Amino acid sequence: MNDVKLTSTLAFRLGTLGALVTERFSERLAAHDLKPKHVGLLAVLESGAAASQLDIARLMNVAPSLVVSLADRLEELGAVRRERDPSDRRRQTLTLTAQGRDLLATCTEAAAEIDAELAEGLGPEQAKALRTAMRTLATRNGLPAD
Amino acid sequence: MNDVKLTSTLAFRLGTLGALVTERFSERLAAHDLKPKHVGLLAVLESGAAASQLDIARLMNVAPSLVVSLADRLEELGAVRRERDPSDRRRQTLTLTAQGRDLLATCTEAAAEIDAELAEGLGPEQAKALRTAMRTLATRNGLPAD
DNA sequence: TATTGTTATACTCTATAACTATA
DNA sequence: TATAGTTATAGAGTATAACAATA
Repeated sequence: MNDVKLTSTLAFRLGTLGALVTERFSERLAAHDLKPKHVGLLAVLESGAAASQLDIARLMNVAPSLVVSLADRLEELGAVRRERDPSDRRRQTLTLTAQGRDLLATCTEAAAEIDAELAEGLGPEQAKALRTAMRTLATRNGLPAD
Repeated sequence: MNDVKLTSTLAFRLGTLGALVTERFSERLAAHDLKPKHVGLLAVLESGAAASQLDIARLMNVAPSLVVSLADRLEELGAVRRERDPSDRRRQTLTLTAQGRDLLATCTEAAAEIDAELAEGLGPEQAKALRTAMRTLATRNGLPAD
C-alpha cells in the first residue's frame, strides 16, 4: 500500500500556494482596479509575442471575448491603444502606451514584493534553487520562459 | 530603473503553474464528479485537524456554506458520514468512511501522476530541491506541513 | 444572546453562442 | 463562406445574508 499524503504532493502544493499568491497579488492590484489577467495582457504586449486580440487570446488561453473586456479596461486607463490593422481591417492591434509601461512596472514591483515575502522563509540557496526549478517548469509547460 | 520582468517573478510563476496544475487535477477528478475542494476536505478529515463543519471551513479558508455542499456531495458518494455531536447537538461531525479513504487514495494517486509529469522535465536534484522549497513555503504560509 | 449548520440569494469570473464587419 | 472582434447570455464557483435549531 501507498502512504503518500495528498498534501505532500507537488501538485497540491503548487495549487494551493499558487492560489494564495494570486490572492495576494490581486489585493495589491485592487488599488489600480486591475485583476491579474489585465496585468498578464500587459506582459504579453511588452513581450511582443502577440498583438491582435485573437492571437493574445490564444496565447493567454482565454476566450476572445475576455480579451475584449480586458482591453476595454486597459484602454480606459490609457495603458493600451487599439488600432485597426490597415492591411486587414478586421484586426485590432493593441500596443502598450508609456502609461501602460509604467503601470506594468508598478505591478511588477508588487509581484517582486511578494517574491521578497516568500523568500524570507527560505535560505538564499533554497530560494535560488526554487527559482531555477520554477523557470524550468514554466518553460516546459508552455509558460513564458523569462 | 528596474528591468525585472513580471513573467520571471516567483509570484507570476507560482500563480500560473498553480492554475495549470489545478486544471490538470480537475480533469482527472472529473471522472469521479469531484472538484479539488472535495478532495481537500477529504484530506482535512484524514489529517484529523478538524471534524466539525465550521472548523473545517476555517481551516480551508472557505465559507461555511461551501462546506455544506462539499459534504453533501461526499456523503452522497458514501465517502463521509455526518453525525450530530451528542455533547453539542448543533455540531455536525464528519468522519471518513472506508470508501472515503479509498477515494482519497485514488485522488492522491492522480496528484502523484501529475507530480511525475512535472518531474520529467527536471533533473532528480532539481526535483528534490523543488520539493524541499515548496514544503518550506507551505509550512510558512499556513498550509499543511506534510 | 451567541453559535452551528443550512438555505436563499447574489456576485465574480469566464465561456459559449449569436451578431457585425471585413475578407 | 470564413475570420476578427464584439455583444448577449449562461454557467461554474463561491460568498453573504437570512434563518432554524441548539446552547
